[in-house]
Amino acid sequence: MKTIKDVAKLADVSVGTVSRYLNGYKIKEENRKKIEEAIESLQFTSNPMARGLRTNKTFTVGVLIPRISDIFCTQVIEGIEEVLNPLNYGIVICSANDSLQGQTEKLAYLKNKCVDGIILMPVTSAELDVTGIVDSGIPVVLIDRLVKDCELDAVVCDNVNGAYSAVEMIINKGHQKIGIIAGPQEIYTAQERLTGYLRALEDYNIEINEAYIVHAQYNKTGGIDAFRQLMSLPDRPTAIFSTNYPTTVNSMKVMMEQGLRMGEDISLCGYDQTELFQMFNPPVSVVVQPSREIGINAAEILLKRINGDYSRFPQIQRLKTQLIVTDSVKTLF
Amino acid sequence: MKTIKDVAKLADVSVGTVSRYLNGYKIKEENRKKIEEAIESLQFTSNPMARGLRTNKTFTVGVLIPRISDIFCTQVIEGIEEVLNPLNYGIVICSANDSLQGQTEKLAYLKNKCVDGIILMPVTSAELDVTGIVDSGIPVVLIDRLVKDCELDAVVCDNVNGAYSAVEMIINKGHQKIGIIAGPQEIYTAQERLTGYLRALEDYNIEINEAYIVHAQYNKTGGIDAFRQLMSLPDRPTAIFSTNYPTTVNSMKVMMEQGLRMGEDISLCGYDQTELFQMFNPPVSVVVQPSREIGINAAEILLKRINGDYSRFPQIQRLKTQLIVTDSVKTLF
DNA sequence: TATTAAAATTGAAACGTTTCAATTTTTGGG
DNA sequence: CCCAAAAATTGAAACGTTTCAATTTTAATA
Repeated sequence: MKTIKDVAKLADVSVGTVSRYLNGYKIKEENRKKIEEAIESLQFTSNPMARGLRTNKTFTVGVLIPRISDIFCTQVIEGIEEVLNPLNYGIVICSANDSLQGQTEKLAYLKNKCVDGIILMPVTSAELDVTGIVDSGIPVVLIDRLVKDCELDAVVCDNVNGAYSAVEMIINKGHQKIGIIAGPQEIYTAQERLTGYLRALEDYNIEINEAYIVHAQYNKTGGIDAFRQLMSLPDRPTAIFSTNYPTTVNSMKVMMEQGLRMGEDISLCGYDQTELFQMFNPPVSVVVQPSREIGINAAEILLKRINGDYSRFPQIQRLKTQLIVTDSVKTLF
Repeated sequence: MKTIKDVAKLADVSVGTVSRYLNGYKIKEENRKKIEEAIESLQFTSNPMARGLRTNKTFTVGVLIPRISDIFCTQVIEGIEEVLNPLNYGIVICSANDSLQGQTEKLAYLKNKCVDGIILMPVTSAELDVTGIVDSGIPVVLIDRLVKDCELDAVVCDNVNGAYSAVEMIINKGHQKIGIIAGPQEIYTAQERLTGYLRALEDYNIEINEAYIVHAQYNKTGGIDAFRQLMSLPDRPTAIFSTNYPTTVNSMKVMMEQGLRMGEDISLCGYDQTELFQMFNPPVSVVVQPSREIGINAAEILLKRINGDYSRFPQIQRLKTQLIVTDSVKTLF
């Protein structure tokens, strides 16, 4: 590997000048030319480790998500990439594997790796210790979920109104008995979506039936159990609002197994992942999150912090969701 | 940030000894204790850049895939993570954004970043220049696709037999007129799957009808157009084998639009992504690829190369696919 | 106890940059 | 053409490790 010294020698200038050139400072035209020629002929590329050692910058950001194969997460990552790659930042991906312990470990790992910043989608809203990281000057931006007692920049969706609009739509189609598959109580987005549900019912003067509110793990079995539970109610709901992707998909699975026709025997509105849900017959009504934008905005805030701009801290962005309305929710009049 | 010098001073030994300790060499029990105490009380963690500068190792591998939001890719990444993370390797993700140019750029980027190795899923099988990378000693392992005239370690699926088993199953259910949505001719996996199709027809003495073979881009519009084309044939096929995920999903979309019932009016067998396809009614027959295993095996080979073991180069692994048979392919007797 | 071999430690050089005080070159006004 | 000011360049120190030849300590043997 060629070094800056080789370039300096060949171009007949000092290493300092080469360094100045590389970092975009003004140098004499004549020298610029010589250096560029030397770099070209030596195929020189600067060594990021040596540079990092001096500058304490790795040009790397860590992205820590609950699970890599989650489509929502990868769409967010695409957004992050879109912003960071043109600036030559690398993205180190870490998965917490849906566990708080995993998250803690990976955070420590990223800190030790000297990333310039971290974008974090927390596994739980209940608990997060980033003091060690924040103290050492590494900025952290939260996505999708806020965490209790944690003052950090964040980009989340307006889950309350996302859920509200879905439930409102269901009500407007004539439903009164609306079940909700709500997520775990310690997850921020789940809380918000439940709030939206409750608020909509309240605004439309529909009495709240506790039996229609089922808390489920945001995963496969959670969805299956919750849907079954709602279906086995003596006075069962006519419509169900399922508040994330796995619970929605698995509700449909049960629906199919029980021979229930979506939009006929039972109405369903889901969350996330529009493209896929539109393949079904009828397509599934869903609340769509702007996942890519979340990534873009988070990356932009992070960059700002990395560059030392701590204005308006903590900056919390709430992005609007979009509602896709289909015949999966039956019109009752 | 504390350095090895601080530790040395506090533990009253030399920096060399601390370094030896950190790298797992034997040191006197007494010193070990003092060093461990010092590290603990100073909260010392070693600086990866300084280390990297000396050792020329970043403990980072690059993963370059066509597109991040592709589920197949992310499952592969999960496998890679499973192997690499326990060894403290970081994973830098790059997306080629489905373009050869993007791939070339990202390869250069990864080389410049001094990654210890690269796992690459090529965007095309036609062309790949990694000489610069290989020459500089960075091992590269290909996944999913081989590239013409490219001697590299690789982990791929046995696409020929994967496709063969699917077509064989379709034949065994009594179909004779079997269409295939084949991928672009320059993609390795597409070629192989077409080979499997042809071989199965041959083995069962079914004449090959060129009109039943449609080459399509492996994306949304490709799938839509191809399916339409097959459906508009005067003597249209009774079953269609769609050879990747997007073409399968979009064939279903057209099917739905045209009011065709899968497994009744037209039979379909797809590729990839079982979980989702099992949600439909009927579930979709598919060839399933062991995506996670691909990642695991690729990471293991890469590690071997990183550690200087170049035995059995180039090592090409072919993993077996699995066939899921459902009523989406009608039994004709 | 003396001697030697083996084991452990030491301290400085090296890795390839950036940075900065000191120096040289260039520029422009008189 | 000279001089001062401005601009550009220089060269060495510093970043925090690893590595290795030289040295010291320990263990083993007679």
